[in-house]
Amino acid sequence: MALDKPLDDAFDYLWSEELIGNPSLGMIVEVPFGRSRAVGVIVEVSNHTDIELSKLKRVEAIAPLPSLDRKIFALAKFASQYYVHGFGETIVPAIPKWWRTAGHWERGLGVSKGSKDYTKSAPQIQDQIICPEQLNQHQNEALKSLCAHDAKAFKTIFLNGVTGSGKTAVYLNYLDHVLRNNKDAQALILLPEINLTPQLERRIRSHIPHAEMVVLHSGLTDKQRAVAWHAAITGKARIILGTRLSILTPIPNLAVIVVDEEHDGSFKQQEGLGYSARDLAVWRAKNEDIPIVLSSATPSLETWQAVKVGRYEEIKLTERINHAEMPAVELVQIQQSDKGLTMSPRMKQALHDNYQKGRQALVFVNRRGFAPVLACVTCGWLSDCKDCSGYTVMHRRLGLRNVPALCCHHCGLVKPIPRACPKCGDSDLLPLGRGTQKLEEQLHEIAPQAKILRVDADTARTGKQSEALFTQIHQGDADIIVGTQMLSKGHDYQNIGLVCVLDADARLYSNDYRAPELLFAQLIQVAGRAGRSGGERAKMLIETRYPNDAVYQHLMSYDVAGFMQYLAKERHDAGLPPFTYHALIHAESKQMSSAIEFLSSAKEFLNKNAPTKKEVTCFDPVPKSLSRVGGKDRAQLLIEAINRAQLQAQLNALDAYMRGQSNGRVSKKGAVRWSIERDPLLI
DNA sequence: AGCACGCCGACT
DNA sequence: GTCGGCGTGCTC
Repeated sequence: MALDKPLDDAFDYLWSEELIGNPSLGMIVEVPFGRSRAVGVIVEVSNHTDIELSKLKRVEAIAPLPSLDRKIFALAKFASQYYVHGFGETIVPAIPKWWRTAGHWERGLGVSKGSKDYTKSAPQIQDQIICPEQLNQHQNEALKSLCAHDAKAFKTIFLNGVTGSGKTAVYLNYLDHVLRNNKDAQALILLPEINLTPQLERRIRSHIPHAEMVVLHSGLTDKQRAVAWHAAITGKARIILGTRLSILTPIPNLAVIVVDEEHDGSFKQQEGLGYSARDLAVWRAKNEDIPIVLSSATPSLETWQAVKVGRYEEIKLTERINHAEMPAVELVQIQQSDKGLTMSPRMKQALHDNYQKGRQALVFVNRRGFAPVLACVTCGWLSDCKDCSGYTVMHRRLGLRNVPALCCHHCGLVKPIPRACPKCGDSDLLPLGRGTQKLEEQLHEIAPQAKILRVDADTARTGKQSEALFTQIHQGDADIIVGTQMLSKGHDYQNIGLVCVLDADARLYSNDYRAPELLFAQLIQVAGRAGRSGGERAKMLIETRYPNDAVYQHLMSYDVAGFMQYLAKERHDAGLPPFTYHALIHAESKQMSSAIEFLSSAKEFLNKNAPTKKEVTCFDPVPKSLSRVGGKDRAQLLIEAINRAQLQAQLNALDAYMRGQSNGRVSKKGAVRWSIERDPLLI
């Protein structure tokens, strides 16, 4: 029996004669566990056990659900091995919490009794006026190439389309084609973010009205998720539209997978089973022998490389719909010493001109809140967080009461703004740097008549709020829209004449070796928001200290291929992924010394375990760059390998060793919480 | 990971 | 006097 426990991969139970039927692989059942109960999945039926018979308990109930099939078993098995996570902890959470809660099985979902049917496929009234989208010639060619493949064989296709070229319409037509040809076929569409789903959801419902669709993401209630998941596992839902968490959904007749914006970092799960939904999707497609489409305008280097060596096939869309031009990029040099306190005169001028022309402007800044930090002019004190090694961000209006406050973006701690410096008592405190709130104020000064709208994690906290904001924007009820990267994803704008990116290179020279790749993708994404319709060619202004950096130079000419080639060479020469493979051991404890000590013993184990293996390199344990979060000290150990199989073997051995030293995932000595992360984004 | 038992500080 | 903090021990 697989259970969601970090203790063991499987637990033994006796079958109870009172239960109707026989135990079988994949059956979902309820068992007593310790002093409580748990829901588990049968992974083996046997007459033998190594456990003392008196200790064995009996299975208590069978779930009113289909059994998990071999295909989902194989996927969970692979994920648990690759990401070095317990099998039970991988497969059991793939069942929604609601279905794992005692008492829900008897009553069932109860959707038949007049309650809302979440799986409705009937198009809504306003949707009916939208017909299946007309494709242009280029889109039609791409669609033809897609349909030319054997729909019943594994193939990874990279749909490479410039922003605004209509990739979505192409893959929706393809899905429509697949679903019409096989009345049982099911399709899985993976999307990066929840706030993208309402738009695409409506679009699919009107585009493919004959196919029942469900959505799956973390914003749903437990019950909604249970309903959607049930529709997927029973084969009732033909389209499953979801975020990364839906990759482990059992879909018996899965016929095709689409990963939209495949380069997006949010496909990577950060906590627990640290999987990449995109990578698992490709594995799943291969295992089930079905096609998978990865779609992006700015692919991850991994995907680009796979195309280059011929593992993935590429289908290109090079023309934007209606030949809308991408904005003309202009780099605005700012000084090395510039702390980003004011906007460059060039940008002010451009904003002013654009407003006079009656067009909308988008202004991006990479931090929400008012100012990144509050500083004491006299003694240099900076507003820190008592539980983290980062700084608290100053907000002008925060939370339910909309009052000024300092907020830690790492642990969520909120505290009032001190009237005087806590260190020297001086009352002269100054906000340093610039966030969305401060920028909003500055823009009010620059353009007092303009209607300014702010879109960030604070103003668009819920789906409703964000929908309301975007409705306002589309109705032309905003002249300048200020926000974080949130603005750049999945929304179409009609009247944008100017895009401003402030202090673009803030994260360019950080410890994140992927920073150039991310920045480039974001800037292309952002640029694509402008000039979708006709009119005068839009402008994009970028503030940078390093205008000669390859990111900006390739962006000027929208040379994605050239930039990818440059990146590949740089990564190759530096010995970084995708040319090497990484794993991180994370450790956190009240004491940094315990965390480091724990990791040192891990390193020692690895060196002893395989002292001659040159293919796997273990670095020294180091404190993380943000070393303290939520009152816990954090450290990490980097393992780099040129051989994947050997890295896997080492990680499995290390995992077994560390489990031996621990209760669950906390070490017996020094109370160090540890985890293994495969293919980390940050090293 | 949960969950319970068990032993020490500030509250009605 | 008790409510509740989190250390420690167990789970087939």
